[in-house]
Amino acid sequence: MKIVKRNFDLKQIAESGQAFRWHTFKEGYILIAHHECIYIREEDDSIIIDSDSEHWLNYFDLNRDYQKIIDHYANKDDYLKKATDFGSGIRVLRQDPFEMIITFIISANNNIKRITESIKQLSSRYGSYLRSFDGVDYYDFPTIEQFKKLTIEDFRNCGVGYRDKYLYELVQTISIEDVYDWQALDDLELKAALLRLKGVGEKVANCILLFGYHRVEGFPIDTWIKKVLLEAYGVENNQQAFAEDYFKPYGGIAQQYLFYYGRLK
DNA sequence: TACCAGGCAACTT
DNA sequence: AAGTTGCATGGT
Repeated sequence: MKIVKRNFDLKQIAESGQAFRWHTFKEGYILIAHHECIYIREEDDSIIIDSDSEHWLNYFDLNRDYQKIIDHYANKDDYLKKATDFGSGIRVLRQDPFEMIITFIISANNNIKRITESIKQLSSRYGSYLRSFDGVDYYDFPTIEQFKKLTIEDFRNCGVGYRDKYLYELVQTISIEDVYDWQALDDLELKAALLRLKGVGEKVANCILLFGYHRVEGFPIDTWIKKVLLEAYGVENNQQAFAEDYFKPYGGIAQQYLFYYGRLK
């Protein structure tokens, strides 16, 4: 499958901190999503995906006009202008809600490298084998049924630290139907449901809302974004309230530009 | 050696 | 309701 590039840059997406299952490979990336493992690369002005599954179009959020969003923010202030220019190829991926819940519980007070390693461990030990590239095996993210067989120690041995008990309790107490049924809830109800989970607070809930349910109104504030709000906007107190108002109506997407620019510029 | 990383739960005031 | 503290672990 071949897709013409429009606000679509693999490197930017890979480094924007939303996908933890992308691996650099040859001139492109191997990535795992929707129970499929594929090789993807750029060629001239196109993206080449070695799969014909239509769900990749949805995964990359190709129906959304990102240039329109960039234009909206680029006109707002100078910092946003630079950030949207720097990350103009970012897209907010439509990832699996269950995977995002697990992933962002692990992310709390953690760093991206170790989050990635933990998820790799969980998948290779407990997920289903998908395929191999150059002799390296790749595994699916475990299903909730596969997770239910783990002990707290099993989680701990994948490097998730003290979050082991949150993950154990999560997979023992929810059903996958819950996770998908929540898609029918409005933003506030969905956020409330997420906040009831142990290990999920304001920031993690906003990440799950954005990356797992594609609710773009929320604005996740982490340590990087805190610095951006302070240094670029002079806002130190009530950052959440400021950001949710100032960066609407696509706060989550604006946040991705700010995160990517603030972290890598 | 302290401090930090896509913060949170539990506890205190 | 608001503020404080401990937390697994690897990197710097």
